[in-house]
Amino acid sequence: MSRPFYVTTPIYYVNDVPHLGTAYTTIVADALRRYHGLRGRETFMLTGTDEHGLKLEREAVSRGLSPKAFVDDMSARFRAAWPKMSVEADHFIRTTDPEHERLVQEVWKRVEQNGDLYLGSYEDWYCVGCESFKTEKELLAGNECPLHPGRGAEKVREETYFFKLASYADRLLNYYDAHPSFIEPESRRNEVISFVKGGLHDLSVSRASFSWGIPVPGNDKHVMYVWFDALANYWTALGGFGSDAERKYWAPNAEVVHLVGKDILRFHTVYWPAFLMSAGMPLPSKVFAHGFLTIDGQKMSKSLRNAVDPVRLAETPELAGADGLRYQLLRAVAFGQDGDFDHAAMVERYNADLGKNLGNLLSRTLGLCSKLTAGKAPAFDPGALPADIDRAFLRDRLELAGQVPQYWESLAPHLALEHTLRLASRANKYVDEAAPWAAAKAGNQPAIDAALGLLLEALKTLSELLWPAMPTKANELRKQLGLGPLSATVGADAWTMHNTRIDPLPGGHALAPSGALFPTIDKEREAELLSRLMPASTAPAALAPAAGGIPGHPSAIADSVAPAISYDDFAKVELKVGVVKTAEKVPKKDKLLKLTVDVGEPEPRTVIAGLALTFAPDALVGQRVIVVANLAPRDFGKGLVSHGMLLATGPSEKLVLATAPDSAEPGARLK
RNA sequence: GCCGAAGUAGCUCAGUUGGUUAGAGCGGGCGUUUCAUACGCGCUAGGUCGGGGGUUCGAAUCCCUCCUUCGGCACCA
Repeated sequence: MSRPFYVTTPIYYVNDVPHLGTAYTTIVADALRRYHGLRGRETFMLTGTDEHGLKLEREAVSRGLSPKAFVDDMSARFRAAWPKMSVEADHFIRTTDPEHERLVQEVWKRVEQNGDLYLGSYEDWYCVGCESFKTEKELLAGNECPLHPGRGAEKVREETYFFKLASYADRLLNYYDAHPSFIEPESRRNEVISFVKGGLHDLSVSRASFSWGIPVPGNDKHVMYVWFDALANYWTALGGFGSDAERKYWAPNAEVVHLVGKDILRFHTVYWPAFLMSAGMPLPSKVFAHGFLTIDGQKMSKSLRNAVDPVRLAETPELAGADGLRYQLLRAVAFGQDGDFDHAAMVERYNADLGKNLGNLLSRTLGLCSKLTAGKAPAFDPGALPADIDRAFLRDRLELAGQVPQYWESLAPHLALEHTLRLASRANKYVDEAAPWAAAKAGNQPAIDAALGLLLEALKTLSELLWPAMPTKANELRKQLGLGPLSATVGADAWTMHNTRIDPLPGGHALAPSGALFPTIDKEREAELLSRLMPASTAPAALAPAAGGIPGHPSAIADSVAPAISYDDFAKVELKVGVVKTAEKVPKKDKLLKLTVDVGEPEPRTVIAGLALTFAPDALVGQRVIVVANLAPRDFGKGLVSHGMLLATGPSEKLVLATAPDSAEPGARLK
């Protein structure tokens, strides 16, 4: 009996909406589910939404909603989006599901019983955007998180439960070593190994300062750190200890594959396995990190993300709707690497692969049948083909179809589809070689029957090979062949014989041609389509501030509210106007500049600032800047000591410096 | 700066036990067929295999070095 196959997507954080990136992961997961299902395996696909955390609590409050009402609305958008892309998950989990909350607590208790939790206190910076603590070294000047510029990280001191992650370093490394395919691609595996070898710290896994989360068992003041809650979804979704699904899919003989973006690899390959080890539960078989997509060559900024709506693409019938989107994503991007979603290339690929190659093969084959075999499948004997070209085609057909499974098995859908389309291409060549129309003039009926019989069989095979990627179109193809739709049947492998022998349509089988499967798109319609689908002018629009995001989704930045401080607290900070006198790059430090700044004192001060990614040293000389003058000196080693800090905002490579007007004298105090 | 990956035809890439004229798909160009969605088929790309040096009878493929790109880590008072 084959191994049960369980595939997951990340659960998506509901502060965002479904976009091309999340659609990509989810579509790949669905295609894998379909492939393995078609091979007769028991399959289970999971997706869902991540709905806890301080950020969501605040987002809800700022909109006058309860957290639950807010996440209900946002989660529904995800749930509604996937079926439009022909994604049929077996379960859609929400971290606010009562069952999930209950089962996470069970996992927590196991970890606790294993002695891996202890109560401590934590004082550090917390970035609401990341839902994680930051060391001071991770923050930009102004205590800004590099990933969420514009909103200060918050100083947090609170009681917290720690998970003894540090003690798991060796066990994790041993596990990676013993399971080389646990983390893929290999370069990601190396990254994780070097990260763990660098040493692990115990992990804060609870919060006591807000309440939108799962209560810690036995201590209601705490809610679980969002990652403990979120990662556990992969297991809780199956129904808990001893449930049928859990015994089938979270078992040593099951194949469990987590698809993740490379940005959350660490959580899935370090924290999650450590939690599971602690709880005495089996680990997943594989964590596969895919890359990020660019859109028409541009990084997927939030505004660009919102401009390219996967649901709209899936509802574009000219490009085969959901199937067209799926094909483009699965075929164009080497899974595991970064890829580009190029609208023009999508149309080109649609025309070339689907229209001219595959679709046309169907048209010409059915056309020949209606003319030469009365619209029915001919009877012929595959074991006694009349000509060399027929036997050569049969041999290639067996070989090509036989190559496809290995690529699906190894998580390489782009290669699986490449080889699938190669069969269509080979069949087109065979039509020309066999030239049934010429055989008809010569009155050679056996040649006609063999050729058309082989071609119909190839099309039938293609429908099966394509179904994981394009279920709707594959079934339409089958309908034209007079065949019923495919569906996965446990225990019945639809592909078993593809590489050894063929199973032709029976002689006399009625065909049902019904027009072009993939109508090609001519130049004018292509231009119209692209202007409709592509985000309005990438360049100028991108310069416009992305403030506000899409309607109804106020940007997180605008809603960030730090706790109030007293005037006395503020007065402790001495802000002064300074003039940059000199600036030079600090050798071997990418971000650091060594500045001397006149703050009205006899000697200019030395300030080390992380500005080098944005500013050339010369560009800063003469600038009137705002200096935090009474910050404790900081030693960078090698004689570099910083006596102050410059105020700035933005990500490291796009900083905006806080400056003062020329009328402000160096040394003037700001208040 | 440290660690890792990569730099091959216009584009996306394949190509490591070193060995004949360096490959595929797409796009482009030329030719051709007519069953077909003006679609197919055939031919065609003359690319310093990032630069330089070395080992070898012989290197895209091994060694050294440099450059560039992309990740991860460090650096941001």
